[in-house]
Amino acid sequence: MKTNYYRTNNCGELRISDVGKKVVLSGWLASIRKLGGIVFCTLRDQFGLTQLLFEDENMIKDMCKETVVRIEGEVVERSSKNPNMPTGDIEVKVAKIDVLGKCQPVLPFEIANAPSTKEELRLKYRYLDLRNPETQSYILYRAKMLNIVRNTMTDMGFTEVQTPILANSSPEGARDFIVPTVNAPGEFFALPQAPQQFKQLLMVSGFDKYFQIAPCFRNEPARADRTPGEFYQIDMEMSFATQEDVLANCEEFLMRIFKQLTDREYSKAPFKRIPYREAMEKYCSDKPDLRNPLIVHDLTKIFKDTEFNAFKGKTIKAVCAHVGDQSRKWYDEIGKVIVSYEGKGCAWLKYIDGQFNGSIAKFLTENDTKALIKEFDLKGDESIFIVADEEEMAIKLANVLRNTLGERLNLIDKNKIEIAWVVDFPFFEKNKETGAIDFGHNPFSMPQATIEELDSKDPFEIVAYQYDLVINGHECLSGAVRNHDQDIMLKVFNKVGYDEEVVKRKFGALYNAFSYGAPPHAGCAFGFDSLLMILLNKDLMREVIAFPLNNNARDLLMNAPSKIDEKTLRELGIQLIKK
RNA sequence: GGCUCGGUAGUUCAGUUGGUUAGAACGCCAGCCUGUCACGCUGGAGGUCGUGGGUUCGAGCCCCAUUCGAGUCGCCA
Repeated sequence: MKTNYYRTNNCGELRISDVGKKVVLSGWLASIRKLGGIVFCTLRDQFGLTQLLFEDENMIKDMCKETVVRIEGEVVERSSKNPNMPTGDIEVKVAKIDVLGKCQPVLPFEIANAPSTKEELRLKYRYLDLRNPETQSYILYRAKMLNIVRNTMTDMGFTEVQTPILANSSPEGARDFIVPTVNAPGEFFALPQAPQQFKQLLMVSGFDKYFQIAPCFRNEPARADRTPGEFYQIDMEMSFATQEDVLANCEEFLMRIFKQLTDREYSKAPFKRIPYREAMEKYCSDKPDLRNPLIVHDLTKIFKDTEFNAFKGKTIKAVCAHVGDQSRKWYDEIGKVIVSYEGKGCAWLKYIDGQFNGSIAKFLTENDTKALIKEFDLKGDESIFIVADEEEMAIKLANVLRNTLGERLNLIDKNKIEIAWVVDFPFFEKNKETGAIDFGHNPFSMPQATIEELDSKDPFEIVAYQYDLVINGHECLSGAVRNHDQDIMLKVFNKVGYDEEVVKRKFGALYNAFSYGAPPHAGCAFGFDSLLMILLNKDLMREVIAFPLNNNARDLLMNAPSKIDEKTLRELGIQLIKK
């Protein structure tokens, strides 16, 4: 640390070898312990805690906790050391103390208890919340990760390019944040949901490998694992690259950053690859938590001719698990979870001593019993949980069931980081209402089909060069080989009923650019905040963001969003509608 | 927009069937205390029970409305 007027050392670095030194420290008074005559304080800064010794109580007479002070003193060896503190062998005998920043005696909450304080209050006084070393450590870790990501990407030959924040509304996906401008009253910028079109244009420009730690904006509400408003992606794109190249680059990148960022156990590259269809079959999810060993079984065939009304004509999914001794109430609780996801309920069977007990045991025929034993390879002491519904709902409920059982039976090792690719997403999907062909996920990804096959094949069998990376059940990356071929692009848009005019109108710049020689290219984007959450083993994304918005997308500290005055509105040509 | 849970001292919470003066811990203030480290001990202050109505002899508790917060569904390729 560079010595200046305020300090010769920080609060985390003095050791027994420094005894005898005259030092100057500055920081916050974290605790004050008056023993009668002498006083012990701990002084805190970003780097740690150092104990101060005052031999005269009057020296800190009118100071309370969280006052910012500068002290001069001498490092001395403690007569009673504290092995729990890095600086616990020494203390600083204070000769002089100056107040640099006064503090009110009663804080909205105690700094030491910040993590257990109501979130509303923490966010309103986020600057106090962040004084807590634990809270602060997440932001420091974030800074470290930012740095490692930049260095690693650069080292791997990627060029960092900044793309516009004031951009154009994108016709697909989430709602945009709209930005008015005095330069064009009545017209609007939109904040980018992702730099998708810009990075593809960079490929057309001849940049070989691009990356950016890109701010992205989506005008959508929050979830525990999704902040409202803004978030960051590690966005990347490569020219002359196939899916294999992107996957290999991502694997190398992740291995390099994980090595530097965590000591926990994580999947090593190459990661398991799960085709989308297989993921939906085995886990009923395109982002399965692979720490959970449970597998979903389809029992629709087994119960094809059942007389049990709740199963008749339904898609039936089931999960089998060792439950151990649990009360009837425990089983009912699982049903309640299913109901909370708008399911009808959850049937259950317990197989013990060669026979089934449980909520639907009396409806089982002899054939059902045999088929179930075979399907699950039952040995005894297993429980089967069954949901039945229309196909889409049954799949959703089976996923809930798998997650709920995994959680409640403690089958998930929270310390592990399980990584897998989900690949081969369907290119088209059936529109729920009309049954017509619709784009599956991303209309700009390349179908795994030639232009001829696009006509000859069953469209719902065609998959895309599109891939997600799933870590512990979070979708942490999404990417694709892009469609850079105008003919194929027109063809796929034709399949869903759009002509060239629509393509030009919606994606004019990109479509036009592809007529001037576009290289084959592919890429992806990592969710930076999601990765960070996983590395820190946190469930709440707000924890890893310095100044997060709350659940309702409001900034409680700065009180944003807020009203603006008439004059500004007039300049922008905006008239507010009274609701 | 729907559903679930919640709002009681500065903070975290308890509060029985609706019944006397609404409690605890931490924090704060005062006093005592020369080796504490979440110091300890003694005493004290601190409350419009989110807000507005209602039921009742009587409401923190029951009912209605409203507001704020968290979670979740819809939504987010």
